[in-house]
Amino acid sequence: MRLEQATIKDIARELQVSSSTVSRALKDYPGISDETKRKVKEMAEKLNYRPNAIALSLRKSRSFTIGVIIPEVVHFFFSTVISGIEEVAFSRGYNVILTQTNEKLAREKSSIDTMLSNQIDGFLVSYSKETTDFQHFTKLLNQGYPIVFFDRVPEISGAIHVIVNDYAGAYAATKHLIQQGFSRIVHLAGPSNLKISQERTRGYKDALREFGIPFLPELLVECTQGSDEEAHKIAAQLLKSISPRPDAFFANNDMAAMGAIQACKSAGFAVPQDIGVVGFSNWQFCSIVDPSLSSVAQNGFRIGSTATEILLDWIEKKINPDTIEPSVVLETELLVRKSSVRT
Amino acid sequence: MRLEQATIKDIARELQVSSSTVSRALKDYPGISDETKRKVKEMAEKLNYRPNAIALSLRKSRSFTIGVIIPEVVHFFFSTVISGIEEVAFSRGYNVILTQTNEKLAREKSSIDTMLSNQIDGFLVSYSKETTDFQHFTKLLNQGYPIVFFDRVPEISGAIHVIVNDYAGAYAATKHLIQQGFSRIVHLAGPSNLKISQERTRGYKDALREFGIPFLPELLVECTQGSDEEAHKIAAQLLKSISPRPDAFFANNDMAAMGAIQACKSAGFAVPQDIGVVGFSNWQFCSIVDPSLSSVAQNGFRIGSTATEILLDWIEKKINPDTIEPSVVLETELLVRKSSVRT
DNA sequence: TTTTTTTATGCACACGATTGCGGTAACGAT
DNA sequence: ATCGTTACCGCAATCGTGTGCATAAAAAAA
Repeated sequence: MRLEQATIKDIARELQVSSSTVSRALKDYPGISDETKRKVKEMAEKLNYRPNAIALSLRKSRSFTIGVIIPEVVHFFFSTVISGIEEVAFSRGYNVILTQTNEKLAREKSSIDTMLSNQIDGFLVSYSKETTDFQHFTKLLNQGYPIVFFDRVPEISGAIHVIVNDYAGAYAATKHLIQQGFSRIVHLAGPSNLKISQERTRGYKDALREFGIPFLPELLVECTQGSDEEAHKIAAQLLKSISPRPDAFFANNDMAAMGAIQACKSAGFAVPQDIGVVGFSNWQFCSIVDPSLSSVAQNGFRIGSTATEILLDWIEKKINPDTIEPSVVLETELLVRKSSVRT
Repeated sequence: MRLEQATIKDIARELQVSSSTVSRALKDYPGISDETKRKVKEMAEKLNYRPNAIALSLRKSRSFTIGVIIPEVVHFFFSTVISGIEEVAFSRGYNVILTQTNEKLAREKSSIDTMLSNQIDGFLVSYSKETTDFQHFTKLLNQGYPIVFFDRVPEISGAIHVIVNDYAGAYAATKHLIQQGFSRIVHLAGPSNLKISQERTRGYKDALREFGIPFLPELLVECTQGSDEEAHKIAAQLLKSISPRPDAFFANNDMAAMGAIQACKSAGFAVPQDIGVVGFSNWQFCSIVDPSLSSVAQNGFRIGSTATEILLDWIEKKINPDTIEPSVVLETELLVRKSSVRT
């Protein structure tokens, strides 16, 4: 049987005072004698008193807990974001409750529901691929519920976003490939309904235009899954069907980039001598694969931490969501490694 | 301003009945007329009533929330475990609150404290590297608090463990290397205070003995960090200082294995022709690197899901921790890829 | 000594939901 | 007319904490 936790009442009974006195003594309220404060604190120590956060939440209608809703945990990028979230939340005294939607809208909604009934103070959300209607978010926002979106952000008013500069990252990557002498650059794009994919594609196109390289529609392929197998297949196909053959790949994510590299090797091409490759996200393995993979780094930890800072400031009313800049854009950084540098 | 959530009292007021009646009607208690039940439910729907989980927790001293304490989120293995945990918890109606200790004992303790004050129903723990004293866990266990340990498990009574068969995995990996003709096999071991590291080392030694290969202490090196840089350095050092040179590496984790491979390449050796390498964990990148990395797979998702099932059964008193087998051992699987197969 | 001020503490209620116990009305049976 | 039964429902306490208000005791001022 579980040992009962000591409560304020227990302390009060032991000391023959009222529970209000104990409550005030513990919080160093004025109007309580130093003598009583001392005794109360001693007894609290002795009974190993721990305030009941649940009772507090009920009283204050605040839970000091924030809800995180993401598509999936097993994903390098998201796990770094979580890490950043957890770090800031912990240091500011908040709990983090986590749900993954597995890209399902239904689960997204149901998670929100249970979190709401748990009196969550605010949400950090990266929505699922299935989500195209944002009513369940706008309703909450209109009620004044704090929600900060990151990475995948909806175009609705009242929301605050934390994103990375996908456009600039893609632009830099493409420009880099061009400057390395590659000109028939394939873009393995992400799902076109996500804004991040659109932005990356835009950066790719703009870089081409800037350097006077014609944009060829057949070199822009959408990888809906983003897996290495999918990219492998697509890249292999492109390499043999298009003539003259592509000489570089700029992938929407690192997994896809790795698939493309494999396809190149199987087809007998050397990376980076024959074909240059750049990925996106800068996953852990980028530096340890051979050839090491050039990639656009998006600092997941910083995305998580700044999103959380903003959310908590909002919750604690240190900022007013209506007056601050609704989008925080973090810079990306192109990390040039071997896969894209001609020797 | 946040719109107030409708409460039972609101429904009661609207319908001119008592809140007890509303409560009972919503839960289909006997002794409430069908007529009232209907009206109450309609009104609940209309007011968009959502039960206040916090109030419920306070009343029942149960929160339907479990706490997860892990060393770090940004780790392929742990993220898969989290995924398994979250999946089961969600399907059984529990919330998951997450903390990472960053391998710090102090943080482990403080996390436990805040979770306790949040009336957590039970814990899932993989403790930090700093943790050598388990008082903070035994105290809770003695109070009847449910804790299920996974991956890193302490040797204390009353605890339930979910682990993988590290010994068998390490044995299989070593045996495989031997059968491929490698005989001077280095083991890049993990921190020796963790049982998992000890088990893996034991499997390594036993396999050597089994096949009549003498165990050489200089081929057993502890990698405390487990990073690729560390392993790189150590492997490079070994390759030039030991004669005859090592011809294989069995690493405690995949990162270290990759570090070893890099060291081999830099030193002018080919993997797997000159030197064979096997890792542990089967991280995502194993199949996409070149050469693809042989590794011992430990199914993180299953570890997470079974640990959670057990914990919830314990919480709901479907099982008695004193009578069931205290250790659940999941099997590992050696995935042979190119890095260890001589051609 | 009386009045005022200060100091220290307790009472009672609130937060939202649950539940044991008791009450009331209606109805039938005696 | 009285009693018993049944069907419905409300009162009030409870979980642990915080807080406005009242109050008692002590100290200070008059």
